[in-house]
Amino acid sequence: MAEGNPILLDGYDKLFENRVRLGVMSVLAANDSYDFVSLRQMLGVTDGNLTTHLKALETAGFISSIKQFIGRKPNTSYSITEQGRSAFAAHIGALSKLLKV
Amino acid sequence: MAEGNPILLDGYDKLFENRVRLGVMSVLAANDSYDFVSLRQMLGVTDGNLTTHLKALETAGFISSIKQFIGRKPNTSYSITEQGRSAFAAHIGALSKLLKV
DNA sequence: GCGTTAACTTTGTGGCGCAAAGTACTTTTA
DNA sequence: TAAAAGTACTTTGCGCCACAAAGTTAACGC
Repeated sequence: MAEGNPILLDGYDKLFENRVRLGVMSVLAANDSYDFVSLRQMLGVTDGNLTTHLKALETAGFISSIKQFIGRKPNTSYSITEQGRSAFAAHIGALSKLLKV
Repeated sequence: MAEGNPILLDGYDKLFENRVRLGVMSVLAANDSYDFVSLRQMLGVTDGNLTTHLKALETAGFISSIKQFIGRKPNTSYSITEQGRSAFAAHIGALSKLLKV
């Protein structure tokens, strides 16, 4: 019932407000690169869903992609950018602050 | 690039995938009860937005509300339910697991 | 009594998450 | 060697939902 001050969430980014995006960022923060198929199986999502989220993260400048062929197969691999790394860290910071209120 | 096993997120609940709802649950987990106006100022959201999220959480059985008058003013106060407490704890568990991959 | 503030709730809409369908290519099968 | 099936994605369409503007009810100021 007591009144409290507004919770300020400086680094919180709505773009990360999703299980798939959190998973992608988490995986890419811990690995130099990760490809589409591995991400898909890691996160247990459909192709279309994953593409959409990857595109959103890439458009925001948080990840980058490289398309190439491995043998005869197309292969797209993703990496976190510096901007992505710091934005994600800030988001997690804001999150844990929020959850500790 | 290495393949990994699917991340299983047992307690993850999409209902909590939102800053306002996380904030509400966090505040209610730490306080016996909290009223509408205090929540609104704590979270810095509009009335309509807060109402919608509170209703969603209440419909799910995660929080409960009591409407009364304090003096001449209406006052709605919210509390976390047992179900809400354990669901929220499970969600946070899944979250931190996801972020630690 | 009349506007203003307070405490909510209802309503309308834009945006977005999702999977089904589509594309382009390769591999298998018969 | 043609067709069928698989692989690696992308595009599309739809249904839901977060959001704030507007609405409601009642008290308070003047």
